[in-house]
Amino acid sequence: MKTVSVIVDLPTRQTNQPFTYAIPDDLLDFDLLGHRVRVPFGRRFLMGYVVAVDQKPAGDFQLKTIESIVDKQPILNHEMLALSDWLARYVFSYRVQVIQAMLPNAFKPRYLKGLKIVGDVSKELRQTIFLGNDEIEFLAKNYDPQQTAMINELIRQGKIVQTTTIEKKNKAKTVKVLSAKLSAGELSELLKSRRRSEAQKKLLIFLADHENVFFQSKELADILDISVSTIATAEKNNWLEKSQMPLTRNPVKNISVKKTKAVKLTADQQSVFDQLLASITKGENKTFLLEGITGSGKTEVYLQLIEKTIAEGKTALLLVPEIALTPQMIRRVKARFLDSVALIHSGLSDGQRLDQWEEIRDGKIKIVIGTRSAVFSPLSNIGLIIIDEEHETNYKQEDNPRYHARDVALWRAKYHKAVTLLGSATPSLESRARAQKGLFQLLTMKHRAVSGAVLPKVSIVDMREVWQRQHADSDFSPELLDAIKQRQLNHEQSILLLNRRGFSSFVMCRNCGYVPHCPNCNVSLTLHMDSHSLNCHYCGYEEAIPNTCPVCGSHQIRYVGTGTEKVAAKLNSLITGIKLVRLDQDTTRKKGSLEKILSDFAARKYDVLLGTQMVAKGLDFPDVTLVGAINADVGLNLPDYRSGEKTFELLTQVAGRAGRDQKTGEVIIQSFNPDNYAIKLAADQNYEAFYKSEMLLRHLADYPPYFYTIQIAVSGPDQFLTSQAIDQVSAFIRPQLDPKTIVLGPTPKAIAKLRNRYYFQIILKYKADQNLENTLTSLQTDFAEKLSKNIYLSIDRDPVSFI
DNA sequence: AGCACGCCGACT
DNA sequence: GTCGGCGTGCTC
Repeated sequence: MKTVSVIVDLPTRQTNQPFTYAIPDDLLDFDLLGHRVRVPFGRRFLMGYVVAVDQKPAGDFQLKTIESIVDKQPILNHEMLALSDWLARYVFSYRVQVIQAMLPNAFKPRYLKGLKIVGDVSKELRQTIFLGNDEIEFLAKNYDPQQTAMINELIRQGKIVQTTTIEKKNKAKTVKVLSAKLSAGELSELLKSRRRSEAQKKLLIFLADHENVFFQSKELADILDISVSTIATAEKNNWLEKSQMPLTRNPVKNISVKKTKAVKLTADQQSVFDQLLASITKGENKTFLLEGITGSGKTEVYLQLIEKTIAEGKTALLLVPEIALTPQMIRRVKARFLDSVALIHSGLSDGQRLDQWEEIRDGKIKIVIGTRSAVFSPLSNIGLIIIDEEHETNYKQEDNPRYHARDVALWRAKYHKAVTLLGSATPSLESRARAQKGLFQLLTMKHRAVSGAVLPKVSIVDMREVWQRQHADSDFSPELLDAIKQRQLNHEQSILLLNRRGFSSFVMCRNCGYVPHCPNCNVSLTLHMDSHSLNCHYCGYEEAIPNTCPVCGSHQIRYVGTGTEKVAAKLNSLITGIKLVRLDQDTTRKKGSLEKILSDFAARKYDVLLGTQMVAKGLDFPDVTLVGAINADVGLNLPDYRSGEKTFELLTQVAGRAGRDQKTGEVIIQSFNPDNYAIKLAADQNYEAFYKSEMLLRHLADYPPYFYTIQIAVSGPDQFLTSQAIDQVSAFIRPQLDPKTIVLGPTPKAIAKLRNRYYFQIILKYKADQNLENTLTSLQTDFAEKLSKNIYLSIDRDPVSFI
């Protein structure tokens, strides 16, 4: 007997397995694999995904039958089914969660509860509860207890029933279109009438020339320069036929660009390009790591490779860390490939995303550019996957399913026998080490692409000295200040980086040292000058700024730390007439404001662009000749083994913004740790030397890439019970794991309390542990089953940070 | 997630 | 004696 395995839309531990269903007679000859189906589950109906069609008989339970199929086409193909199966196990996530992460949001069903009259009910009830209808949507909270009791009684009597509807959101958007309804002969007949207005004549002549062409009325009115009411009249007169046409919502269509062509590559670029192209042409499944200094022209190599991949009849996927940080990249891709490229990112509306997804699936679009989730684009016959700025931690999803886009990309490349290209000026240590071992092929570009452009001169200013000299906690050294003034005089531009990682502004009592903390999350509250309040970064808790210290009563309560606002004000007071613009979360919150700031800066309306991490990445302005890192090293002291790598990356990237054209750039790094290896090597722009030093440290401390890491976290509302649970986790896994696997903890997490829940963690470090997967899978199933209800367990493979 | 089953406290 | 509180377990 033919049956199907269905994953139901219920992300829980107990339902994370396929359920077997019988196939209704009318679907016996239909290939159900990959379809969404509506299935009876318990005493209700759920959406499910058919993940297998099998011939094997069911176990010792009564089979239920699929109720109906949801879409005309399957939404998961063979690749996606296999990928979701592997990925769910790899990242210790539920299969449905992975499936939902792979699909556009619009496919996520909504369940609507309703009430329906099936027996005799009073007229009064029909009016009050059912508002004159036979069926209504039912939300329990909208009814008072009396009404609820009455409804329950009627359900018991069988006079009304509860219903559930699974709402499909993936409706194609349609527009009303018009086309000529009359034959050429009829049209010319109408034209002869003397009573025709000029507008009508225009319309009729146009229609005569455009048979079987569909127009929206607004569009048609614009073309002919007539009023829409003329068209409405024509419609009424039956000259025009109206119909509905599916509308494709395309977010890239609105980016207007001039088409560009491939430019001549430099020797560096050409050699890299040739090797990659040979591999693509041969259809090899190979991974390359492209280590190219800032400004070496990686993007042009990407574009030309994509072009060749398409010419080979294959498709290409380009991943970028964050759309907001890569507007210039998007424009360049769009300018080269125009409408044949799809843009996928989280800022799209559900409808836009769905439309793009369908166009990609249907093979209408062969190039996809997008952020992390775009790695699941339903492209077939992939020839090339590029991950730009591959070291960026944005590629790792921080909540379930906790996947890394790089892992998914490598899996897909293997499936399609495709080439993967990881590009960066500062590769992640993991990738660089794999290249060392020969798992990836290392390619390098050591020169800037613009002829005559060279890497900027970098100097480090020792801020300890500056503070001693000035007896003040100044944000600006005289060196940096002079350099900015110089640029202002020369009509050149500057970019200033204010590192805010782990360094928010907070309030402190200068008398007793008291710092206001969030009552829910145990972290210091961040000062917001615009709203004159203290806010918790994690849970959103807000309180007023105190005038006096609640502990000692002193009036000496002041803010410490540095925000872009404060630095901007300072700079304005230090340099008269300086035109400065801020780029941070506050100033870019409004849609389109980022683009506005960047285009204004490009148009030379400002001398200085001052911002957070945002200014460090991807920006390319030819007139920027100075980059200043105001507080280069605040990130160095974070309790994170990657802090050196993060600092090096940030400084190298921001330094790369200077002198990208003919004019030589200068970089000034202000630091309290001028002898730190990460600062010094960033100043030298020497990635390879940094790689060697950092690898040594990682080796000494058994960190990645020498070891893989896994974070197991347990959280709960009761501190004692939660700490007990993490101890049980430890006792459960230790005896099962390989003796060479290192188990750290249990410890409270760095943020031990968040939203009134307590967090504890265990870190695993391992090289090759045969028992790891099985142990953690049984931890997640058998062990987690015994945990009390409000204690949650999460497993994060290769976490981005342990905080 | 729902929904039923089932075992203990406050009532007509 | 019963109604209903929500802990526990199951859903092909």
